[in-house]
Amino acid sequence: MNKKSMNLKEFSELLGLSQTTVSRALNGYPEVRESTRLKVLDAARAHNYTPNARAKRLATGKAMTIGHVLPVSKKHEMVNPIFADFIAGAGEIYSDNGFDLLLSVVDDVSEEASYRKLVSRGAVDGLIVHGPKVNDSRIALLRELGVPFVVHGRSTEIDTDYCWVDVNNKRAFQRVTEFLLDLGHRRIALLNGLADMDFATRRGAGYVAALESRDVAVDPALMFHEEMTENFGYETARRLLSGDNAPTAFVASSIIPGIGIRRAISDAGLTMGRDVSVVIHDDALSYFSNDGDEPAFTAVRSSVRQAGRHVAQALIDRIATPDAPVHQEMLEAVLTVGRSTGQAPALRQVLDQGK
Amino acid sequence: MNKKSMNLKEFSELLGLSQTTVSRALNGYPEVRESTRLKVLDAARAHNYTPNARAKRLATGKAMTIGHVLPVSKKHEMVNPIFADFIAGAGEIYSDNGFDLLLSVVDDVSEEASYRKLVSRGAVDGLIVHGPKVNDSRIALLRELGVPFVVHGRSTEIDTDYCWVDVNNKRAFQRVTEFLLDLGHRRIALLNGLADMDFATRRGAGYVAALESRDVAVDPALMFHEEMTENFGYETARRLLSGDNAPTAFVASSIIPGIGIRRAISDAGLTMGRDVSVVIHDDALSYFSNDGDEPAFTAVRSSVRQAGRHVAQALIDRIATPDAPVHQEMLEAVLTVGRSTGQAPALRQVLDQGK
DNA sequence: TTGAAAGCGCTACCAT
DNA sequence: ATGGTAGCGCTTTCAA
Repeated sequence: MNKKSMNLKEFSELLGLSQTTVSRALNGYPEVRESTRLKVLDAARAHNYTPNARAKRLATGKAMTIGHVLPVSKKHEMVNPIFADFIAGAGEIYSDNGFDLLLSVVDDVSEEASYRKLVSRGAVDGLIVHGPKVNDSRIALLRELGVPFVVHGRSTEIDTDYCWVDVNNKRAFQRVTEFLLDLGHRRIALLNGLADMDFATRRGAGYVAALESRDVAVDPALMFHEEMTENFGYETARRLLSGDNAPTAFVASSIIPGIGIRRAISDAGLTMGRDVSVVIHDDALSYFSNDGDEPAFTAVRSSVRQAGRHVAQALIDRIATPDAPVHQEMLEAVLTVGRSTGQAPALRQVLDQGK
Repeated sequence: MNKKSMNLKEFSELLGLSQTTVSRALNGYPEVRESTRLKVLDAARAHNYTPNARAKRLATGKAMTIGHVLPVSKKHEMVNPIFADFIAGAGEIYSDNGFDLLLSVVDDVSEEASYRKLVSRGAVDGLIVHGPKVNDSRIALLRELGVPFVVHGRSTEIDTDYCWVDVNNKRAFQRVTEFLLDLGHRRIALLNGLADMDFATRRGAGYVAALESRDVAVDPALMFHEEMTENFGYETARRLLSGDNAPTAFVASSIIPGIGIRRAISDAGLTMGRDVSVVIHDDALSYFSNDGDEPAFTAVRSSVRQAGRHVAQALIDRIATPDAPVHQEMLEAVLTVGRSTGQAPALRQVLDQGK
């Protein structure tokens, strides 16, 4: 049953050609007569011959593989859903360029060791860095290892040059906050990611900038930096809503605490979009959870997928041309807003103009 | 900068041992003196020597890699969030067993070709089949290719033996529907996945079984089989809620249409958990969206991750022992219910007993 | 335009 | 318990 596939030696003998010529024909070298190439290509299809990837990788010294490291915590059984979309976008680009995608799932404590091993084993030609911290040690590590890499996001306190692709988190959060201020909100809670995460810092800066520009006092009691779990959203919102001087609006850094916030609002007998405004932001996107015009959740994720494409392309380019100028790209944050507020079109307009 | 790592030849010369002995020591062969092994292991650590994976794979004829194919549609920019958790769970097991995870992202039309190529290139030792249809052609294909594989889910109309790991979708949906019936609901809408998906068929069967066992007529106008998009949930719920004889409860097959349903309910000026009950089911789990007792969303995903572990382990076992008896495992569906209905504890009890 | 043959870095068989 | 060496299946000089 297990039909052992044929190898180059057998295949070339079958054609009455040398392995060299067949290899050349298959790999698009120019010095092969066109008629020969066609013959080889046809025969390959007919006999279902595919060069063995393992041999190819050894011979060329390239893995033709990009590594993504996904650190998971034993404690929090939770993966950011954003990850799936990002990977999907990146994977599209890899497929188009003949690269494989190696996904390494590791305990978050052994992340650095994982990068090290991936490189020294020669399993990958390049790596993607996910979720950079404000000062991320992985950047120095990968530089030291001499492996091409691209960061999805940035690491603000690192001052060496490195490739990154990021969205304008600060501006996105500034706009969202301004929008809520325009609606008349004065007490706006911010449920942000951990303070050492770069994206969280930038988002927080946008939130603060918006408040300050309108002379609204920044209340530290409304700003939270925690791991983005559902419970974080639920407990925080519940506490705030049942206390004095409750906020009238929430901005959440991810859909996961956002779900918790929704529960808390519902539990409090309040109605979202009427009694309380909620904006949930996920990489590259903000939206109102009760949007009526378009599928907000879908839009979020589609946008993340696009980011994945950009990052992957940047890395492939870097692998092909190691000495190319450092790639640093800023993606515009896409914002989708709902009509339930009655003012969404205005924001949309503002954003389009802001483009 | 790019320190080209040393190879076995150099490393063994450095030690004054043969490549053979070093290789044996590194790979745990018994015929090496323990003192020699320690010496080798220490030196490897000291000189940072890691055997080249590309050479190893060629020499052993094994890829030590498991393939997951993720078909994405160009039309629907959406990946089921479940996928990330499943992958995370599987990846844990792979890491523990020295396997790499190769994720192949392909356009959904070229899915079969992707499996074919992965195998004939020799890039993987085994494959996971995601999202099986009622009669899935991939099972015959992989059998023909002679590659070990495990299906996450089942393919009901296939009667040959193959490995699968599935949750009890029928029972889960039957229970959920019974629960809503117990609450007094008589018009319960079911927003299910596409009719050719195996999980959707089983879930539909559970829903129908519950209604029939209580002598509640099954209304075809309340059953929907579509792709699980946010818009599907939104438009369907909106239409139903604004029409005559609107349902008082919804059961959704995935969180994605579930988000749409929530929007529609909110838009209609209704409150979830009070005016309308909603149960959203995702692989292996059901929950009420306004659960107050525990983080439902997190529980869903944690459960999916567990499924990923089971599937991965089954495949690894199969690769190690191809002639082992066919692995077929049924995971119990975990159900989480919220207190907002006031009757959740009763259901929880029922479920616990049902175990 | 084609071919012969030397690697790529490791494993595993056969000796010792 | 250790070593020599022939592959694994391909790419890539170097020759013709």
